[in-house]
Amino acid sequence: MNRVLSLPAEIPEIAGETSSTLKAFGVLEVLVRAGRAVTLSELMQATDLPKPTLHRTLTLFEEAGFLAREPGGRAFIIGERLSRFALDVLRSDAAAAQRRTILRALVSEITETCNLAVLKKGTLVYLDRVEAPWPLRLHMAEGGGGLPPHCCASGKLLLAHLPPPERQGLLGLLPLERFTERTITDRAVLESELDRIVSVGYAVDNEEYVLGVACVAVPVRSRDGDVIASLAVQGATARLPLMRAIEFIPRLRAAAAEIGSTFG
Amino acid sequence: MNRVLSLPAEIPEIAGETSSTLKAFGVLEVLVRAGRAVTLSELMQATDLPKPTLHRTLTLFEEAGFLAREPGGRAFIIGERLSRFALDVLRSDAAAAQRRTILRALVSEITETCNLAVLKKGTLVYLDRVEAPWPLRLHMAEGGGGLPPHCCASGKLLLAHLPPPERQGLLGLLPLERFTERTITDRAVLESELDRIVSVGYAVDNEEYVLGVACVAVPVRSRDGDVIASLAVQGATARLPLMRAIEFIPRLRAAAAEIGSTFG
DNA sequence: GCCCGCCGTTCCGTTAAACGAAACGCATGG
DNA sequence: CCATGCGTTTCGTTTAACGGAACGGCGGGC
Repeated sequence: MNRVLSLPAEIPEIAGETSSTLKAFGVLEVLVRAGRAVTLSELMQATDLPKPTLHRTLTLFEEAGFLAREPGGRAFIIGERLSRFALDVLRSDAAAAQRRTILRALVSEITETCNLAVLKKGTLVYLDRVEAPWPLRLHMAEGGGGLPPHCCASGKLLLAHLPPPERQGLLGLLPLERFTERTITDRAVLESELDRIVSVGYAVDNEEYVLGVACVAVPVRSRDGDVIASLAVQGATARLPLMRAIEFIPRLRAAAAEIGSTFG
Repeated sequence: MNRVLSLPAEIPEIAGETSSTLKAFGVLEVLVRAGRAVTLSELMQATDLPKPTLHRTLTLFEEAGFLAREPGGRAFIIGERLSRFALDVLRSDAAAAQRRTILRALVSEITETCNLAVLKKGTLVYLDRVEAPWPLRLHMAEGGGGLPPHCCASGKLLLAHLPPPERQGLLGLLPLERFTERTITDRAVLESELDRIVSVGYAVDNEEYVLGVACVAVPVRSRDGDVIASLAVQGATARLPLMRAIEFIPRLRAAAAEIGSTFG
């Protein structure tokens, strides 16, 4: 009974977390992913948390009904309350489900990877992303931070549609780091590019972030017409030269309109 | 926009809780049960927690990926990480042991493969599955993604019992990909099929996904009558022609009732 | 335009909860 | 009988959570 519990890589370093709440949540994630009753010492190995801390956390959850003890044992299992909580979470996912479905339909039609992104704290983050069934995939560094907005189609699109004051503010602060020889690193050039984007209604990234990768992005608008997100198609230029990507724009716009209607 | 958020009675007095972690969980429970984007001030009413405490808690969860902001707004919605967590919980639940026992009993009685499934993000995913001891087994692509809901009995059953707005939303968006000559690919046909499913109380899949495989699914209901999952029997038509599968419905219903009572 | 009120956000001095090394209890088994 | 491994409890220290108060931005009313 000396089984080792592996800590999935996606769960970020629990012991390094300062907040007791997030630590506790991390413990639950590990426990839940084990798929079986888990003992305190197994969790010690998996989380690197000190024994008393774990014990306190676990018994707290036990008393609150989120966890329970394995009948006849000391190991912890999922409690009634956590089970119900999880069900409620999945139930209220409905809106996200709709969006994902729209994305999937779009991807299966044009067979290229598409994503839905928003600007968060000055960087671009994905809300959702559906990969096309091609072997050559690129993995944008997701996870914690986002992508620099000045060199991808979605980022430029969202920058372009910011209210003028924020747009100016961000423009003055963005590092405009260079990634390829096509990356726009000049503030004035970027600004006129943004103006152009607003007038034509879409944005392109012609290998400005990664060589050999092109993107086209169109705005997703809320019911009252505000641009709230960006819908983009991306692909290797070998398969998806920019000209071909641009032909997808009408289809992208249709999907963007559908997605827009799922918000608010 | 002066909606009031009701605090379900089962969530015990969040403000009186001493542990910050349990307070945080209580907030999540309220948020998740609202079933829509929720603002800070709504949560203030519902939880009686002071504004800064709530703000701290919510932004903490946001930074950790458990929550996200409604695009274009300030309200909070369920984040990617929480969604995944919920799925993991339901997969390895304590009551899961109980459910698995019920499933096993069912399978050993009718000697055909049975499964328990829910709808997540517009696709069908298995909570549990017990194989019958026959050599001819089919392995549905488990793992990451799920099954298309329009062509399997469980999927159609769960679609049929969605609240009308979500049902319409999904129906309009599902690709309705064809897998066999019996797959329903026409929206109107599918819709009337769903209506029929609601009225007769079960769904069938007559080789609509895989040739030679038939399924029958019945709803699993929570204590208050909501359809929360689907219990289905599946098998090769050589052994399990649809007519025989339909004869199992009373037995399936009995098991579904037992399983339903293991949820909250 | 101007003010007012609402809401989200930030500040900061206070307080109490979280922390974890160490010790304890209690099995098991060598 | 002691050695070992695990769960549990203790307690002095530390640090994160707390929340009243003030701030700032937005929108509605006048």
